[in-house]
This record gives sequence, structure tokens and C-alpha cells, in this order.
Amino acid sequence: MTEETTGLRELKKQRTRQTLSETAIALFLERGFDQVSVAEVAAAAEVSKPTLFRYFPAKEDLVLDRIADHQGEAARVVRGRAPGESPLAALRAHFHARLDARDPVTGLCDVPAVLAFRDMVYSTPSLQGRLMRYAAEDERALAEALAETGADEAAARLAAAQIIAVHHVLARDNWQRLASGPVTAAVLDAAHAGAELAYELLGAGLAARGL
Amino acid sequence: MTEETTGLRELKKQRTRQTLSETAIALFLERGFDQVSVAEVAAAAEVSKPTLFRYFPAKEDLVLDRIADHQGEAARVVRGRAPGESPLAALRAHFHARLDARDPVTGLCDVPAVLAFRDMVYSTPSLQGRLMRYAAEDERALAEALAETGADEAAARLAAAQIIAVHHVLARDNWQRLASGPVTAAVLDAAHAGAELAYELLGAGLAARGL
DNA sequence: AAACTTTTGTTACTCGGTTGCATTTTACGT
DNA sequence: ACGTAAAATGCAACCGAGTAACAAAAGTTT
Repeated sequence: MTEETTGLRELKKQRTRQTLSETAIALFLERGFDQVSVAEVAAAAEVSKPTLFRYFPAKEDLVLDRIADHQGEAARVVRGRAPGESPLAALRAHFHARLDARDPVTGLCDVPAVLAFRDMVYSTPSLQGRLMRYAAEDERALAEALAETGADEAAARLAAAQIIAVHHVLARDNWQRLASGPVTAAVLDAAHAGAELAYELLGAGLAARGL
Repeated sequence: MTEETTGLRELKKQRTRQTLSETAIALFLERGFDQVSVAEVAAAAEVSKPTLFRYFPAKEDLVLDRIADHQGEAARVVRGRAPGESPLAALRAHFHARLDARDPVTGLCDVPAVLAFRDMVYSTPSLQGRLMRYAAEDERALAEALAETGADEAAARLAAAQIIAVHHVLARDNWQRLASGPVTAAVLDAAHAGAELAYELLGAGLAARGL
């Protein structure tokens, strides 16, 4: 899946990249995103500052790299849906499944490290901003996938925007639920109920347009 | 409507604020947001750099101040709707009305200055980011207003997210329509049709929840 | 091993944004 | 009208993110 041009150099690059991201996140979690300078991160990772920026175009990307693998997930789900299944049904089923798996993207993951990570992201405006821009790309990709199903292109864009927006609300709700304590059966039920409500709201209108 | 503590000082402050914003936008439109430094703006407005930042917390706010009056418009529309009218119906009617008025917020305004302004915003990532954060506040306010109607709070948050997201798509679509030329009858019709489609998609699901 | 390419480090820079303090300007009591 | 407190400004110096230029040190290829 990933590029594999030449052996040794590429390996070292991957390693430096990972080291940078990991030491950065560790420092950020320890003392706060804004309280740690990139110079410190570079020093801790034993790399010069320009090198750091060759790997990550901005400080925020040191953090969000970890999330980047989920890029375009919604679009993939739509494209990989079972024959005969509507895009929305596929997305709903997928979301419920991720919920059961306590996938961090759903917000429903009480592993301390993940929780601390989310706290940091939600409490740091610049990280939120960057995250929204990732979301915009997600939305664009989803709109494309929906349009491929033969739906009206305008409708596809509108639907994609609604779906992505709703997912964020759900994730945030779930994250808030975890403020009170760990994932219990009741919390899981509430999360599923929230998702059902969301897809119910989405569904009625979108179903009429074949989505 | 605005604060009016003491007469003369406040007036001068308002004037400096406006001068700053106007000279900034003029310079930005002329040479691009990233190609003009805040020091230049401050100099052009005959003000020191710290003073500039006392008025505007960030460079982006020099631009977006102009848009800030629309903050919370959706929430206001919901709160000010006619008795018996559903929130969604009020929002739909309002949007169509703004469309007919060629309100810049709908994207359907071909006044050259407005057009250039939007081009700048859409082509400058940092401005987009700031704009999204304004939108988040809009969304929060709308959710609050919807919850006041007695709807389920979770549903209100979900609906608000959908509505705000959809509005942005509509505005972007309209802006793209204007890339080809001025607002003709056909363009206006298309914009109205787009809005109708959007509210149709929203409506089915939301109506069932009393929104 | 030599020649070539890619990556890195060093230094120095620009720019957005802040801080501390002295200076001016406005408001207000007498 | 005058003097004083409060607020706003300017100045200078500073911090941190991000970049440019160039030299040094890899890794790759023959």
C-alpha cells in the first residue's frame, strides 16, 4: 500500500517520522500543546528544527498524523458496501460496528492515553482547526463516492456534509459521556441510541434520493 | 444596540477599528492575504503593531470582522419565527429571502468587491480555518435555540450540525455558480432549487422530531 | 572506491503575536 | 479651568513557528 522505493533510506525516514510524532505527542500530553516548542520536540527527537519541518509541515501535524490513516474512511465504506445496500445503510452499520469496537474515531474509547489525547485535541484551538480541515477533505471524498452511486451531484455534496457533520457530533457526544467514567453497558447503549437517532434524522430525507 | 459607555473615547476606538479593518482588507485584496504583513497594515493605518493586536486578536480577524455581524443568525431566525411555524420552515424561508436579496452570506452576490473578498477567503487556508471556527459557534447557538423549542437536546445538536453544514455547501455552490458570470435569472433559479433540495433532504427526518 | 543524489545540520532570517514600560490622551472631580 | 486617575498608545525587545541558503554527511549506484 505504501511506497517502497529504496530499502534503507526509506526505513530510516519512517523511523525518524515515527520518533518525531511519538516524542512530540508524549511531550504535548505531559505539558500541553502550547507549552512545548517545536525546538524542544526537535531536540528531544535528536533532530534539527528544519528536519522536523521536512517531515511535518506544521506543528499540528505532529499530533494529527496519528489520525490521518482514517482519512477518507466514510468514502471507503460507501465504495466497499455490499451490493444492493444503500450508502447510508452501509455507513450506519459501519458506525455501529466501530462503536462496538470502541474505535477512537467514534469517541467511545476509554483507554487513558486515547482519552488524554482527545482532551488535548478538543482543548487546543489550533488542533481543532487542523482537524476541521482534515474533515473537509473527508467530506469532499465522501461526496465523490456518493456521486459515483449515480445520485445527483448536488444532493451528494449536501448529503456528505450532513453525514460528516453528524459524525462529529456523535463523536463529541460520546467523548462527553466518557467524562463521567469508563465505558459501561449503559454508555454503550446510549451511544448506539445516539447513532440511531442520527441516522434516523439523516435517513428519511436521504432515502428519498436513493442514498 | 452597542455599548455606549463614554462618548469620545469610544468613538475614536470604533474609528480606529474600522480604519484598521478597511485598510487591511484593501491591502489584502490588492496583493493577497499572505503577501501583506501585519506590520504593513499597521503602518498603513498609522498605528503601532501592538495597538493593532489590541483591536484584533489575530491577523485573520482583520478580515473576518466584517462577517462577524452575521454571527448567530440561524439561531436568531429560529427564535424569531412566527408562532406555529417550525424552526426548519423558518430557516428555509429566511434562506430563500436572503437569496432574493443577494445577501453575501448565501454566496449569491456578484458585486465585484464582494466576489473578490470571497475569492480571497476561499483561497486562503488560514482564513477558512478561522471561518470554520465562527461556524462552530453558529452551530452551538443554533443547537441551543432548537433545544429551546422543546426538542430533544441530542436531536437539536444533530439538526444544528446538519443545517449549518448544508448552508455552507449551498453558499459554496452559489459562489461557484458566479465563477462563470453574473447573477442571471437562471442562476437565481438554480440557487433556489439547490436550497429547496437541501431543505427537502433535511426536512423529512427533522420534521418527524418536531423540528 | 568514485561519482551522484538525497537527507541533514547550521545559521540566519521573516513574520505573527506578546510583554513591559514610558508617554500621551481622555475623563472626571474639585 | 486645573490636576489627577484611568485608559489607550507607542516603543523596543522578545518568543515561537516556519523558511532559505549552503555546507556537511549520509546512502545509492556503477
